Amino acid sequence: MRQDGRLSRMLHVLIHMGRHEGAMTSEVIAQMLDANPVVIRRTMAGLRDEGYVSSVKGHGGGWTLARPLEELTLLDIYRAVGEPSIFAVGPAYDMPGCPIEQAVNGTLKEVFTEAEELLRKRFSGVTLADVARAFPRTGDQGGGQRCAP
Amino acid sequence: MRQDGRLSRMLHVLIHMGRHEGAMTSEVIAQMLDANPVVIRRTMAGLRDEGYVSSVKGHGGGWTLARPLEELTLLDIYRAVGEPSIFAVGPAYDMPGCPIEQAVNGTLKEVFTEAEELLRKRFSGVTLADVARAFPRTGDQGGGQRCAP
DNA sequence: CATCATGCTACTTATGATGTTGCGAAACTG
DNA sequence: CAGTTTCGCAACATCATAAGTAGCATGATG
Repeated sequence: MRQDGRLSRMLHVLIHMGRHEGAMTSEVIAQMLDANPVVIRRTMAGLRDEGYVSSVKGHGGGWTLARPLEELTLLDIYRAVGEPSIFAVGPAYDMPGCPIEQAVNGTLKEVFTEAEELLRKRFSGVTLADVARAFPRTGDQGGGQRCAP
Repeated sequence: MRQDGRLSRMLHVLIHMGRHEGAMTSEVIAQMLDANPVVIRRTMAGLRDEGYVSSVKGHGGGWTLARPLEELTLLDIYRAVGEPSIFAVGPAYDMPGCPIEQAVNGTLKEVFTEAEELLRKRFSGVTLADVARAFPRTGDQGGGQRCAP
């Protein structure tokens, strides 16, 4: 199944913003992610609604962090990008009548709920500043194809 | 994001087969699940390849369990239906060059790996017989819309 | 041989993330 | 004020995948 890349993208962007003076335009961000400016705006809109970033129109405008990376957790961002269902497998429909199906879905739900709670706990314990510190120790300043910090 | 219902469906079917005398045809199974016979065959083929069920062509043929429910775990079935990626979120692409992206993906991967290990452990500890015993205590024999056991 | 059922291939449909285009609104520049 | 920049938004197009559909071949039963 195809995966939702919005969480990963937004984390990436936000950390770049944390090390960036001034606003970043959707255009610049899109080039960094090899993505589309409109898609960036679309996703960033969710973060703005939650108060994590702010946007400014017009010349010199763009996106800026509304709070430091230390005060943003993975859980915050996960929720802001729409809190997509974490799991790619699950019941196809919701418990019509068959008791066997109810038992199956109940069992699956138990297991997935436990895993989701674990994920949320981990997500809530990691700030973007933590991630930013977790750089691989390659020494270089990020001279990759794109994305020069 | 749309979820993969194959695991849930197959668990449902297998437990029915465990309480059923003789073979079940794809047609009957499809009616039970309100699904399509061809889709059933498609998914059951994976289970057959793993030796969990067997199929017989022709008159009186159909699908039968190749081993008792006690010897089938959720993990077995999960793998047999193609072992789809459990998670609906994840990195959209694989670590091109930017160290920040690598840090993000590395962190996410850690968390997801831990959750996946938990899921696999739980899956491996539950047999289909366990699920079959977990019937809701409604007392009725399953007189739902479809799926009379 | 007729019927039933799986096996398989190719095609269509449905859904959701993503990409694209166009136009409007706001803010800065000269 | 005119022009440029940049977000905001809506209406599409694209793409991948699960699911549905149709047709024909194969094998088993009677």
